[in-house]
Amino acid sequence: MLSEEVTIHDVARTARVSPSTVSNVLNGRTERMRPETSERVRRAIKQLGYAPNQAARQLKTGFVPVLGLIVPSVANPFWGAFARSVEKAALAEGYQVLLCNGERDPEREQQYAESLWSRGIRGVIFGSSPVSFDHFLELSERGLQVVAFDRQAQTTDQVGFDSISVDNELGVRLAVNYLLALGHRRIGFLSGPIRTVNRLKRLDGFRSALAEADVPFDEQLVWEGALSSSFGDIEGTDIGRTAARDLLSRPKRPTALFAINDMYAFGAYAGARDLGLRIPQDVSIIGFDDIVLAEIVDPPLTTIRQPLDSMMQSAVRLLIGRLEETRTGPPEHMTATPELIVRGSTTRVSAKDEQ
Amino acid sequence: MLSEEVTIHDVARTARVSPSTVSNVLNGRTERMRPETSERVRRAIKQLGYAPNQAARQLKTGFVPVLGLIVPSVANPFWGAFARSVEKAALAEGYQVLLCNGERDPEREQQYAESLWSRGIRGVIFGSSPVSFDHFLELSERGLQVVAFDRQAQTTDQVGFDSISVDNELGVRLAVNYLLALGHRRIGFLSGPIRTVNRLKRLDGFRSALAEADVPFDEQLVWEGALSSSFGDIEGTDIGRTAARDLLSRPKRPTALFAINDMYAFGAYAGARDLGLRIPQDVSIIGFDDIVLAEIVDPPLTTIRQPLDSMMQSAVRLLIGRLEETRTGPPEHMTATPELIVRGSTTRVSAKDEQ
DNA sequence: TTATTTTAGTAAATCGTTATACTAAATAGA
DNA sequence: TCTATTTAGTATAACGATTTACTAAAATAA
Repeated sequence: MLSEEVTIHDVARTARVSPSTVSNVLNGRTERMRPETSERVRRAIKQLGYAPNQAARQLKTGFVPVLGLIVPSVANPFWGAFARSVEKAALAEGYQVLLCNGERDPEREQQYAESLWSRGIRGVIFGSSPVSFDHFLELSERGLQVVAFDRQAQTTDQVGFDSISVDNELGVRLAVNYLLALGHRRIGFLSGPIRTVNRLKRLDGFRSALAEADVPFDEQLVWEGALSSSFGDIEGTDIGRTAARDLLSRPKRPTALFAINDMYAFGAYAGARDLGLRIPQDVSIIGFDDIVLAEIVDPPLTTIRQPLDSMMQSAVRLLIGRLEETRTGPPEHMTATPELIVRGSTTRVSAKDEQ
Repeated sequence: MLSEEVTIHDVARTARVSPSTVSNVLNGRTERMRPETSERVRRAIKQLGYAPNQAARQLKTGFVPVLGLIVPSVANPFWGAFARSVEKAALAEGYQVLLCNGERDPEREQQYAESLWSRGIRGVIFGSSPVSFDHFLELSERGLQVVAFDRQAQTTDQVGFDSISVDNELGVRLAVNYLLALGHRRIGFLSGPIRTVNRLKRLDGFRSALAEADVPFDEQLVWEGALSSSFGDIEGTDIGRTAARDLLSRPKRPTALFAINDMYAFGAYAGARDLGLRIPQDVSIIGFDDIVLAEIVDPPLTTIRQPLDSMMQSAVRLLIGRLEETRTGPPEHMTATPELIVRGSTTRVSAKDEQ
């Protein structure tokens, strides 16, 4: 069954040239030979079904056209779509993607990063936004390039890396302004633990949008989630459900909820329903991300869209620029513009709820 | 920035031994040396932060602990969860996973397979179930091992491969029997084009369950989807929506819909709502797969669960068995048992609808 | 005609690891 | 004491590609 592997020598023999010539054809140096020679080589390649051994090539050149991708888990629809965007962008640049589900576990992430490194992979897109990047310090010093998603570098970071995120503050302001325009005054902020820069920014946006409209900020309405924080595959929906149940059973319940991502928003749907509340008549809910399912759920979710495809295109190009050293200099942060997508989960505050 | 790579020679020099000895330590042949020697080597490895160059190792041994995974797109939540299961199982066996989003495009799939092959990857889990596997014929003859999901080998196949699937017929019978027990008699079968074995089996299950209950089978109620079949990332929801709208606007509309997967079922939710129908009061909907979101949507989806984690564990073990040649012999087909998960999207047929 | 340049290639070293076959030193056996 | 065996390693040749430096033959120039 296992026929022997076809090597460059076999091709050379068939085409009656030296392996060097085959290699030259393979690498586009055909100006060094007569057209008929390169044609002969190409025919031999096709005839034998030859494909270069990438390990050998990599060993010699030190280069692998593969990027690492570390996300919490592709079982989460957001990260699935994210991974797809990254792969699409990488492929367009001639790179493949090695997927790692880091589960937000720094140790796992580090093991993955080391494994990537020893595979010769020198660039990784980092999906989640951990508090610290210190577990990448050593590899980073060795030359690992990372582009972080939704985590701007901070002054306390020991590791320098590029990053990209949507304008989080703006995104939340878009959401809150819209809710305010619908007459909502008591708006819940539904989040997991706010320990990351992006979440902090979102909370900032929340506060400033309220402040500008002279609506008092009620700290009680900021739900920061369980500190236990076991992030599973369904990351979000549980938290969202619990949070919504909690916030919406307060004596003076909020008339609208801003959920920090769509999965939380779906959870909030379930939480609201648990209490017999209708969406959007009894409570408006707005999400963040605009995952595919936002359009499908009932009611379709009003949310803030992150333009993932274009963001990942930028991220991948930035990363490849670093790898190929066409881009140098200090870490950069790129910002994309979020967009409000109005669907059916939000409506004017009802008369009786109006204060 | 780019410090030179640490090689086995650096470790050898630091530990004052030969590279062979370092290699021996690396590969567990420590019985060939004094404990203090291996200890010295281990210290040097740690001190220098050495990790073996996998390309070199692979070139020498011909072995890579990586499996290929080809799915339509991880942006689809089902395939995201699927990929996660595969990765979990592979990791447990010491393998990593290289992810390929084939988009159900045979050409893309083939390119991916060739790329995997030239990376030295000799085993792939194949997620979707195309009509033909012939585009893998050449690689298969060379020794590529594939385990197909949800696609039993057929007599017309030129390529032999192992496969695993849930008992599709049983799954649908579970669903239909449950609907029958709730009094439904006009049940829609909502599917994309039925060109694959698994879908055929599901239709068989549908028919036989009806037959056993002496309920006439109405071909009009089998919706086979658009033949255009452009499978996008959201694969399913559109089709489900269109299908449900179509089936439910018939003069004598079905009182229940069986959707061939959960994404279609979600689409059907939307389609039913488009017509102002309530789920489950006006129409019961039942899905297949039990993806995470099935629990979250409103109403929570009654569905047939595929035990993905355990199935992928079997698939991965089977594949590795082939690769390591501990398992030989003709292609095998493994079958897992589906389970009915009752949630809120199904209810007794209403009095007025009862025939 | 002879010298020079161009054309069309090729030989050989190398990338970092592994594994086979070897060996020097230490120990055991007679 | 001398040989046989064990211990504790090591030298070296691959693995399959790439690439630099080389060369023979042909074409051009003087």
